[in-house]
Amino acid sequence: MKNSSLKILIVDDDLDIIEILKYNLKKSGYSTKSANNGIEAIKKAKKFIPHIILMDVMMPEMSGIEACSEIKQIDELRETIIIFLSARNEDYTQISAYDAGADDYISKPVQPKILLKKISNIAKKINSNKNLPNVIDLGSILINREEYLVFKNKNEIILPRKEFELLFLLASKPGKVFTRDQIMNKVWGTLVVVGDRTIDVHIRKLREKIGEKHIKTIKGIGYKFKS
Amino acid sequence: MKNSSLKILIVDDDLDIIEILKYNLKKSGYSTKSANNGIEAIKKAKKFIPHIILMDVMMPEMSGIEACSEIKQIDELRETIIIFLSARNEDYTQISAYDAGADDYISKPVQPKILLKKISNIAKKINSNKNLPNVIDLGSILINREEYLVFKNKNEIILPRKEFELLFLLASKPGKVFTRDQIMNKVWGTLVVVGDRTIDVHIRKLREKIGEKHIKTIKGIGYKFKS
DNA sequence: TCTAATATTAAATAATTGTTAATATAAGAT
DNA sequence: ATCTTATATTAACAATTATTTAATATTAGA
Repeated sequence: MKNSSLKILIVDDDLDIIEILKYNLKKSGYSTKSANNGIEAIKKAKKFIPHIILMDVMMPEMSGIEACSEIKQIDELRETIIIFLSARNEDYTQISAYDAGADDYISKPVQPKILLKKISNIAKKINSNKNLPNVIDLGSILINREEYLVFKNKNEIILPRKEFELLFLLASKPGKVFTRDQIMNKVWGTLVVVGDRTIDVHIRKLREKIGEKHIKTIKGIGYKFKS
Repeated sequence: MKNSSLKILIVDDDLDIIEILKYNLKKSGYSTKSANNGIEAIKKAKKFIPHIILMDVMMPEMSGIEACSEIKQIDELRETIIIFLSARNEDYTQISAYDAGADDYISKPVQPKILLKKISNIAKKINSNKNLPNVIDLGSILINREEYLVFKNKNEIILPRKEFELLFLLASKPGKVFTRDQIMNKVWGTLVVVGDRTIDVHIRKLREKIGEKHIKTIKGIGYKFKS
């Protein structure tokens, strides 16, 4: 999901504030719509189905808090993040906002940088919900960290822990040369001290199992993986 | 989940603040632990596996922001909500907190009512996330959490609690390897301390009852379920 | 060609898991 | 509450598997 597909509804009766927010959000690539009071907010939210609503509290017709309550009842909008932006800073107002289902409450004046950072974090979370599985797919070799499995041309190979970690490290950046020190630190950690030949032996076992050609020795430096 | 099982780690170098927060949180029924700096925070978080961490920014030894970065790298703590409580209010501090993975940033002085409201909202969300299905159907194995029953090819098997929980966990993601730590945390919880062979024995009993082939050992890592 | 680095193998050591039986604990029935 | 039975945990040891070492061979590059 690109930024531009993150939809944000801005709700405020002060048109200047809408303009400022819109400017900043568009500059960051978000797609925006706006409304001027609670009733309009509900109507537009139903159509727009925004990911985030930035809303003032005090507005004519219907307050932001009432609108928030209603919006959170609507099935398609239950997941929508509602952030209040308000000059009213008394704790009871904030609490009733949270009671109405608000996700955050920011006091005006809003610091745009912080608002944008919060929004980008929300964007990240929304995107990461499409969580990528922990797999490395290099054509003939497929490594699945979650299931701790390696497939070589569809054949399942079971590797002992160290061998697996070593392969996973090398295969995480095919072509990149990993020095012996790097391998030592990543696979064995900085605490254990083991001899120099240990890496070699594990490389040998790996080569036996996944094929000689995949791991290349760079003499004097280290090893690299070639798919 | 009762409030009392929502675990909160408080991190601050000011012991008075820890006391005040602890008092308020305990009164609301949460279970708390505390740490006085970032390093301690990481150590305690690993053991306690809190749902929420309330953390100061400026602390000796290691700042809250550094600690936050590290904590968010740890598998079991990735989902933990980290809320900063800080007197430092400059935008760049807030932004680096959010960059480090913070979920919220509250300026001191903290208004306890608002903090408690935020926490209760998080608690609500965590509880509602437990919408895992109550029935897992893997063909030959069918697990019904509601009735606490397991069927193996239509034959009813009655499992004791721990065995059931263990099977339910493994079967909730067939193929995924669960580490011993994960199993410990999910089935036994973070509070009890039981011996090293306890998991093995339960695995043995499960294998006896549902068949050897369904649970596979990944030596050095953990176990996984295969339907 | 010479040398240092890496490869190879087997054997030793270490680490992890499996198993059984004994004991403790908890839950349910009386 | 007490007793009874089912469940959970521990402990001791066995079995398995992984890792490292050590001895020696081979190789690549100066």
